[in-house]
Amino acid sequence: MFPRKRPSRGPSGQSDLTKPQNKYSQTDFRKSGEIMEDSDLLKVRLEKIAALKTAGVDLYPNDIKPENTTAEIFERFGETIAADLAQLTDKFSLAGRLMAVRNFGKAAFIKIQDRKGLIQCYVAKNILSEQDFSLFKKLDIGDIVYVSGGLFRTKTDELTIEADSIRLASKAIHPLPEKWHGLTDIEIRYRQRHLDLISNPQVREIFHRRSRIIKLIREFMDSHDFLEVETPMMQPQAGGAVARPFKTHHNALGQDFYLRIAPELYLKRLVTGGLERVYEINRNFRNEGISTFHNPEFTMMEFYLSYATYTDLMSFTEELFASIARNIFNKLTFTYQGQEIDLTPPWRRLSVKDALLQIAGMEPADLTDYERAVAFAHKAGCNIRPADPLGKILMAIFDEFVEKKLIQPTFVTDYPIAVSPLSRKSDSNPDLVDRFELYISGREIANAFSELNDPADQRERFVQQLKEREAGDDEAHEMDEDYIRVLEYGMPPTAGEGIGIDRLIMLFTDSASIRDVILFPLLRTKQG
RNA sequence: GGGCCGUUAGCUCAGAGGUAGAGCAGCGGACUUUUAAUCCGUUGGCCGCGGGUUCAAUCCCCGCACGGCCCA
Repeated sequence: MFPRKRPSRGPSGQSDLTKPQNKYSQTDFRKSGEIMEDSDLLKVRLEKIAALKTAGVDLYPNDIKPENTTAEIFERFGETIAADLAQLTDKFSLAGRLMAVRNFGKAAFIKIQDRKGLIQCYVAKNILSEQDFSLFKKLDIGDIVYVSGGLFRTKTDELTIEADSIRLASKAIHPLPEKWHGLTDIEIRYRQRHLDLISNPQVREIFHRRSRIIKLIREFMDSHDFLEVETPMMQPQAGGAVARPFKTHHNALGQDFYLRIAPELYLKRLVTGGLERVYEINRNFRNEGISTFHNPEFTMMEFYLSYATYTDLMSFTEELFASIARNIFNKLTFTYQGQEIDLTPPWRRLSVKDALLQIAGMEPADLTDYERAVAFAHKAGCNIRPADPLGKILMAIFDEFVEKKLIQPTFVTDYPIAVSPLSRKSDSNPDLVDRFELYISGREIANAFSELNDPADQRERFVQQLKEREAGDDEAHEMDEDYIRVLEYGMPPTAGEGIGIDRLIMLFTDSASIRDVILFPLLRTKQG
């Protein structure tokens, strides 16, 4: 829209000036500094603005001080009957976006939307000053306005402000989306989130709830004596998870860095440093595809609890989720995308082995015989590499068959060591680790394990990862000597967990796409 | 990365190989208790972009861009 494209060139390569100029071409060359726009709607607005300026109206004043909000007014007077309101002499003032105008010539009903909601105001010629009323007549839907006045109830019993003054607080140049259908074009909603927030109240509600849930999580962690910390997003080596990183460059240092794929290794340094209970709620970046469940930058909470095991974290997690559900829904059941989810503890616990036998339909021999497992995976169309170890093959089958079946909250346990380079080896079976992943509604939402704090074992795991990297797995973990050295100072026995915050918010807001719970999801930049 | 679908007025959507339609918004007019206010009149379109087929393409074909869903 801004500014208009030059006329296209003909095959001769010359600017095609012989054809009749289109009727907009004059507007292409308006002097710089003015808004260049083709639409007649815009032209009308710009003319109105000129008229307001001539009339001495400040389009962008800096002294607007509303003393009330819509929510406050409804809280105090939402139940007050008309007769009692008539006795009330209190005055109120608020500011917000002009969302609707129902005009009767010498009076009008308008709707003003502030951060809390929407309220009706009555604007009448015999109440307002002449100056204010003529200003009102020039306002557009979409302008930010300030009104003050008392309260009354209309014939239809709607709580309404009777405006005794009205001011322009900020002028809108562009028209708003349609009042009834709102804005539904998904691309515009994500790219111009301000319009989405203005015209779709349920979108505001989602982000209010998101903020509330994150506050609840912080309160929960703080009440368990955790320390909230922030660790580097720019890391010389991207560790702590199995994923491809984004790369960036620091000019002054002349060095490449990676955007973190997880805060894990840094948080465990803090645990080694004696902080014992730490958590971080922040962004991670993974250079992978985009889908309804994946945004390249996403929010995760990671926390580490010393002198605890992964089984301790199961009940901890149950408690955390239950406390959120109680706060949001007042109960432990809710509907997600048409499915009833029940968070009542204790949740199902299912080993990977049992899941593969019971849900994927594998035979016991398939779980231990490499060739049989590979054959099963191929038959199922799983995406595996020739050099993949047995553990990886099994998890590929798990992803294919089991994940989507785990609707009610389920702790999947006993993960193969091959896919868990940072987890403590199980005391009962050296091929497995002390780890769980939490699945709800068919999706991984948390991942936890007893942390590997034996530096020698950690070194072996990294060496194994390097082999897989050489075999073509570019997501395999890199050797991190620095981190091993940290462990050599002695890290207390600790359990750690990561919870995907965006996915958790999806659950608690019944959102189908992760982009509906992220204000500005990553989109390809539009060309031209 | 692959498959399918979408892109028409500021917004929400119809449409059809032959001069582009509605509702809302806008503009002009009437109207002092409306609730998507109503009534009369009216402006507004490179039909995503680039090729091709055709007497004629917004429509059919090919490519591209962006988005959505599914798959990897």
